[in-house]
Amino acid sequence: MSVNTEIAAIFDEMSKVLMLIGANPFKVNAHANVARILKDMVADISQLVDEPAKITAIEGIGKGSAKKIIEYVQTGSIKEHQELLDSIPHGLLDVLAIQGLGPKTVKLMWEKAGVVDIKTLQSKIKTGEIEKLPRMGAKTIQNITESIEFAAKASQRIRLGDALITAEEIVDYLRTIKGVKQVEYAGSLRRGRETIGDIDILACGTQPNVISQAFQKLPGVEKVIAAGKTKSSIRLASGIQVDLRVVDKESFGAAYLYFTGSKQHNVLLREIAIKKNLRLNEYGLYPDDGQHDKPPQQRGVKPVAAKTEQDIYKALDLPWIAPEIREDRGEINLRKMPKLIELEDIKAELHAHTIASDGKMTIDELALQALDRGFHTIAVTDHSRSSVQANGLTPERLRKHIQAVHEANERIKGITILAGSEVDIHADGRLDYDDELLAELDIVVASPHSALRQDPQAATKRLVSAISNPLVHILGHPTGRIINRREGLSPDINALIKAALKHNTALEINANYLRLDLRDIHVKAAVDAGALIAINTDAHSPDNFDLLRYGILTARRGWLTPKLCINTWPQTKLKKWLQSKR
DNA sequence: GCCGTTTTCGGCCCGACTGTTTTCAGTCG
Repeated sequence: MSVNTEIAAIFDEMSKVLMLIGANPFKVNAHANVARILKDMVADISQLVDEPAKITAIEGIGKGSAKKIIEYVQTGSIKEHQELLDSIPHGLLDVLAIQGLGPKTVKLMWEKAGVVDIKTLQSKIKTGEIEKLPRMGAKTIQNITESIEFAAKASQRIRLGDALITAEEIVDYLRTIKGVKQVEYAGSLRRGRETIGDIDILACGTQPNVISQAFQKLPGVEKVIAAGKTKSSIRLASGIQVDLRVVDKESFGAAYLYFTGSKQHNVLLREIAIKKNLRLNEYGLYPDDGQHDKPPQQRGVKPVAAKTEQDIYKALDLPWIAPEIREDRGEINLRKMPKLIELEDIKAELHAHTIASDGKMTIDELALQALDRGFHTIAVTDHSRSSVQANGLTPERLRKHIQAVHEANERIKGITILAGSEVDIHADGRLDYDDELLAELDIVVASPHSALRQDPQAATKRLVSAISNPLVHILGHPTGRIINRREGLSPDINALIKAALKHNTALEINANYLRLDLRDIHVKAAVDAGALIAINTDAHSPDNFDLLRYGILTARRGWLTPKLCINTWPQTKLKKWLQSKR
């Protein structure tokens, strides 16, 4: 875990405790905000402790937080954090995490019923002590019990690839309902985050009730959590929560904007609206008439803009901002929207496997699949000898494989087939084949597959060494993480970027939704520095080519434009770059 | 706790739903 992540966890925890003890909500929010900023930061905050002014220069981090950050870097802990933790039973934070339970209720349960963790909560429900508390009816207690059970079996966020498929099925289904005019998914899914908490669906049509009812009766619904006129929530048997909002056609854009988020981006938009004497909510952008007792849409006020997102951004003097970058990472200051990379820009797949190692396709099948996708180049990059579990190739087998690839390249027209390798980077930075053999390859993707628990310093040295090897073209899935399963390496990303720039090496975004590595903030740091990026599917089977969309979403979240992405280059440009390392 | 071309004090985004009340507090996004 990086220092940034460690400190972020502490600020998150302080925020939760402050919430529980009833501190000023804005103070609570300020702590949560610092945590978010640290999680989004690629640079190592501990490098800045000698210059506190540089820490407070970060928007959202003031003197108080800077002092605590410095304290942590110098001593390994924060006194106030410890004091806060000591002020409540530690298990209360788990109780707070239960859906439906907020700080007020948890505090009450603690003070009046002696609840200190989930276990005592369960026992006090049984003994009837909870129902004696105010506002604790049978229904509420039932909901709490169910939430505890649910939390026990599904505590992780859902991976992008799993959520997107589900969302598309639901959207397709709802579009068949009579009277439905428009259905879209929104939320963090539309923004393309690597994991999502729940799926947000937005719909409009002539009969809102019919849409809501169809939604509540979707195949696979396990529980209807809420069922109002315009808003309903369900939980699917798969554990995914899905929220539906039914809105009016005239305010679809405002709702789409609002439910796409991020929350932080929305707050910024509303602040801009206020400065322009306007008010923004999910119904539209309204003139501020000074009457705040009732929302404008309920008083018949005519909105300035509401129908489309474009209208609203325009009225706020902003370019339309792509959903993927609505994260409060500087997008609000854009005067012009950069032309972010799109799926159609990709013309080459530079990391794919065949039956020679652990893939399911022959060289020919792989080439035809790439041809079918409209690519001009496909790289055959099977595993190297140390990846025994993946049937990695010995030098002898690789030499024969190179020959076979070259023959296929002669035989199959309309596409360039590159003889390559996904060569293991050993723990000490050495590569799995010697330079002589690597030089025989058209393309070398160097990736870490083992020793993925080594410390950040060693990992940085290891990966920089691979990037700096003049025969290496691409650093494959740099951290080796598997989302929700394996953290992988935590190298100093800025050091990798620096080395990549110096040696003209590309950093890979592995498009497999289990990996998405580089991750979005790393891509943005690389793009800001001007480093080359590769987006590869790491295909093992034909349908793996479809994973590309997840890589594109991640790339867009990193503000990547086609220029820096080697997979978008014309054949001649790509060839020239590949040969520059030979 | 953070912030500042109406600022160093006094603000800090906005609305829906539930379950409990009998007009609303708490939670969520």
